[in-house]
Amino acid sequence: MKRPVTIRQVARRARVAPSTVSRVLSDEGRISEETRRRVRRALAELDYYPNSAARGLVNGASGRLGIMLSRTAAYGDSHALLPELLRGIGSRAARSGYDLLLASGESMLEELSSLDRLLQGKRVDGVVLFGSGEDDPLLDRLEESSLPFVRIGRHQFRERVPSVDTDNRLAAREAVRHLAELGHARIGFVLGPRGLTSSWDRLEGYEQALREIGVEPAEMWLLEGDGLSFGALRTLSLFLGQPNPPTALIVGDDRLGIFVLRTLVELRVPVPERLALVAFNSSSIADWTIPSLTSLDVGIDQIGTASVDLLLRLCEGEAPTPRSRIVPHRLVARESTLGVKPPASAP
Amino acid sequence: MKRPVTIRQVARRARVAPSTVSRVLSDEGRISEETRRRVRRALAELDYYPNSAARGLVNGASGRLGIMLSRTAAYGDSHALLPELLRGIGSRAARSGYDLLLASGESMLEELSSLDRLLQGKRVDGVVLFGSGEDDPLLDRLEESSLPFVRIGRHQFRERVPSVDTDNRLAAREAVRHLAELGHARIGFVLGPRGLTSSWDRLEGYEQALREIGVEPAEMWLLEGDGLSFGALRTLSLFLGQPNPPTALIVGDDRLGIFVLRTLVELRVPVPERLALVAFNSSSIADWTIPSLTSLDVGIDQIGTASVDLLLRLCEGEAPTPRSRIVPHRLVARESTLGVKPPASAP
DNA sequence: CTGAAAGCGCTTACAG
DNA sequence: CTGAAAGCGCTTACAG
Repeated sequence: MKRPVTIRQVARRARVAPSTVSRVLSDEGRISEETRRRVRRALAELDYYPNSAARGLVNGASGRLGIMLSRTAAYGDSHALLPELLRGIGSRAARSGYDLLLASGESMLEELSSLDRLLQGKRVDGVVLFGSGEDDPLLDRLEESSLPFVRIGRHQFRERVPSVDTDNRLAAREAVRHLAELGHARIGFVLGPRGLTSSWDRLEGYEQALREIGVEPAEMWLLEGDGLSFGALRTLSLFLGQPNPPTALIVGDDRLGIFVLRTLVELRVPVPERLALVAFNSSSIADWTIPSLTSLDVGIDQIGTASVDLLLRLCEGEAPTPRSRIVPHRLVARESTLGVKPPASAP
Repeated sequence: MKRPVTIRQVARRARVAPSTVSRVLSDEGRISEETRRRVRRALAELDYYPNSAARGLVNGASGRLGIMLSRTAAYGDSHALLPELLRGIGSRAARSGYDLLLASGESMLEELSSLDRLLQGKRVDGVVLFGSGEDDPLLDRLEESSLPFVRIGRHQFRERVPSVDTDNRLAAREAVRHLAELGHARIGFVLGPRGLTSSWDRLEGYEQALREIGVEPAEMWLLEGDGLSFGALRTLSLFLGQPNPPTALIVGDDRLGIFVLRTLVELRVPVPERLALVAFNSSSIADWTIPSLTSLDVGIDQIGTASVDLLLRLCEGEAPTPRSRIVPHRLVARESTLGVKPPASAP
């Protein structure tokens, strides 16, 4: 537990004043080449690292970004997307010299106090909010605070909140187009969690795309994911039992996709032969199901990096226009639409 | 962006010295009830929050814990366990008044520099290491540093590293016992990632338990998860083609379990009728497969909270014995051993 | 019981 | 180009 080296010790060894060391460190102010060299040397020899608290105190900035993980709204796929998101955010933040402070809670109350803590005492310079629902109190709290923040996922009713998102309407249209190319025309839709704007955006894109290929969306083709946990068997068999039933289904997110898949297996409905499936997010789990799920990759790591970029601009007092950012997506075609490849011949 | 309230402003309003405010805050030193009340009032009226940098500077402690996410060793199920782990850690840390700093990287090099950054400049008071392999350089770096740290998962060859883990041997024995109770005697085993001590512990427990029920482990019953990605079909059909093949298989972790399951589906081997399956970790994905996976729940949230507890004791200079902690596990029986329930009658 | 002062490690005008 | 000084917001001996 040796005491860390301070700027004074470096100064003494380099035979200069502490302020000079500081200047060398921040690389500003004129410094003679000779002095600079001496200081650099002392810095290295002593293995100096600046004390972040001291810096923060004088700068008035913490050099930290907060990420608030909302769990109460543990909607949809946020769990599966989290690891990659954190990595994207962390890596970008580090590159800009920022540390990442994590806030979360096991109940809404804990989350709120965790966020409050984050917002007070100069702990962070800005916040990324992930996994929050539309009516999440966390969002209100952030808006009241004076700290800059970015939300992952746009908010239907709060256009002014800076956000980073996929173009979910476009993504849904791509899903429809993919299915249309495979010969499907009667395409159903399962709405994702009602509390997420993305669910509605995807629905909108789906309906629009259907019309674009000359098909009128039918009410009977629409299911609700939120209600599905109970009576899924009944709901789906009614769905498939209607006259001229859909031959394909677009599902709000991967988790829901897996649930639908499970139910179809129980109903002995072959996927994709009788019903093709497209989901959203392409989280790692989409690859693990049987058959694997065709899904729209939202590029969660890019969402992470883009949100840090946006947040840092806000931290610097800029007011970027547009206030929000769109990250490109990509359809990943898998077995739930393409079919299962014949098994490699076993010996 | 209003300036935050400082202790001086509170002092002025309460008509006392800053030091008195500080004493009220920390609740130490004799303070008259009257003064205390006045200060409390001013504190509340001004909505004061202590500046964490200033505190850190004088205390010499940051009030932060670091969590290093090793990804290079993106072994096994660590992804699936991460969200719950973070929540457990975060919640416990918050309760003890600590913030959580996240370090990660997209390559080994980035991870190392991320860790270095964490260890320097008094950023954190201690570190939790998660997801590291046995030969991970991160571990060396942590051992060289003077900061206290705890590793999640014990290390076979470094008994002195404080760690928190499940009793994997015991867990494996429970898996065997579960299968034995269902009538299985010929039980195979798929070794998890070689780079994880847990894999070997589980193997050990498996072999011991087998002997306990009077069955001699056969070499032919043992498979290696690491080599399975290529030629899984061939390997598994050979495995099942041997005379008197196993009727059950214990698999190193959930991810591997899913992979094996997939392969069995392709081979048209019914699970659990012809081959029952038990996996480890009981991450959320174990619930989503078809059939769902019987798995040993390692209680990742408890591992999280226990590691914070242990770490905080280390931070306070204690040398707890034992240096490591064991967290209880629990077998969660699902369809891959119990069989699929007959589908509820559909209308 | 309370206050004035020093100091934590840094940065940044201000002189020179 | 370089140094001495003040100050960021807090805590903690030291007086009284």
